Amino acid sequence: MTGRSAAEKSQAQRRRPRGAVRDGLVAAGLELARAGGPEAVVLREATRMVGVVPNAAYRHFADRDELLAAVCAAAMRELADRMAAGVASVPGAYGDPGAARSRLGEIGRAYLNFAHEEPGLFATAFAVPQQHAYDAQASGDGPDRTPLGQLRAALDELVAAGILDQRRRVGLEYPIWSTVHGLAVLTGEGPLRAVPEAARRQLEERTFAFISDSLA
Amino acid sequence: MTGRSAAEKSQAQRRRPRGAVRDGLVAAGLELARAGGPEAVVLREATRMVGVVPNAAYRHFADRDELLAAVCAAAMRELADRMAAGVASVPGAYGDPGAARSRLGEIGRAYLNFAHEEPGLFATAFAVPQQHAYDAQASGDGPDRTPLGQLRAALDELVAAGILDQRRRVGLEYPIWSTVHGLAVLTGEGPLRAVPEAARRQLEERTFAFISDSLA
DNA sequence: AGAGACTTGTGTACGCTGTCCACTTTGTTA
DNA sequence: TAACAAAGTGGACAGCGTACACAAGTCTCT
Repeated sequence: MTGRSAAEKSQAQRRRPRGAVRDGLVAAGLELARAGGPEAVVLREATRMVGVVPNAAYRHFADRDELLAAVCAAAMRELADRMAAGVASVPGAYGDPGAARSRLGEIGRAYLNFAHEEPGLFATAFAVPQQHAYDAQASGDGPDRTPLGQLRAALDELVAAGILDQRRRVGLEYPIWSTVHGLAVLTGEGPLRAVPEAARRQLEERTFAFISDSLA
Repeated sequence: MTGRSAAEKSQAQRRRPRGAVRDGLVAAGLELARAGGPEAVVLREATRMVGVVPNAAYRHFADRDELLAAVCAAAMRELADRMAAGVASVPGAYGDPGAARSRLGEIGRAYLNFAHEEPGLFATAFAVPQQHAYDAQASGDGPDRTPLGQLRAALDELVAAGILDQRRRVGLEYPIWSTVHGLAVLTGEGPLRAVPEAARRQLEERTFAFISDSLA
């Protein structure tokens, strides 16, 4: 009986569409990362979720680290999407001082909220393995949607709004990114992870005030 | 031959002094962490270095995470020692404005130098597993030698020196810690890990300037 | 001094992981 | 239609954390 019935084929044995296994592995890895951070994205478990044998993964990724790198990129994209949504939620024309301030604030808030609401994904987004380094995905066309690119745009708007002096602008994205990222890490998996919700909120407010003080 | 000769006893089979195995495991774990970060502190390898069988570790630690927690504490202590050494290297009486500024700077520099020179230990110091949380080791007697405690002392001195207004002092340690820690993480294992040495130095200087701007 | 209890290290074993190799199936293309 | 590359399968191996049973040394109490 070499021939299979159509029903048999379509049930379980049928060929999946092009790239479906790869995408499924990344999606499965993303779920694992959401629940348990980068350490939890385990190759065999991902293949189990997709419904293939462990070795099938090696047709799409050189090794576990390459799968992890893809999951990291997806997590980073989710962070970028959240930041973009936060910025887009602020009304007001480009260059309006109040709107510009709000947009910068939304960027920071989206960052910290993501770190708190999705600690596993946040940790994973920054856990890119040594090899398979960042592609930086700045494809050149269109605005830069990466977290850093969005922060730069917000700071540029602060300059356009007359809030931030041009001389202070140069390189300012890095200290600000550092401040917000550091707070996210320290209060997330770090030594400040145990501080209660209310105190954490206050820490965030004080940190935003700290950044504002450096702008003026 | 039930009795052993003295030579036989002293050679390899002899009982190790009280706590030697435990200390050896932590020391071995510290070396592993130095070379490869928290993931590299592997229980079986540590026992191999000490010269005991894997299960011997379970007489001293409940599981691998408890060993890792001990290694993390040791790494954190090394960071604290470096910071203390940096502060102690600055001459000048307590409350002298220039000295106070320098001491704060040394704290930040020691932090960033440690992160750069010992990336494995730095990552490990902040990779305390979920269980076995921080004891915070602030034993009450004597000055607080923890990184946070030393930062607090430096900020208090800035107030005493008249550089920092008392009203701005409250809670200021957290944004500053966040800024320095964030830079260390981003330029260490993070997305900015590839920036060349010179650019990284510049980033550090700009970050210190950013912090100074917030003080005044 | 001797008996029991406690401590500490050993040996064996299990399941899980990442990964290598050889094999089969399938869709495409010359 | 025959050859080929891509994709999934099956089996195997070493390394890991860890559980259980056992042995040898050490301490304590009568």
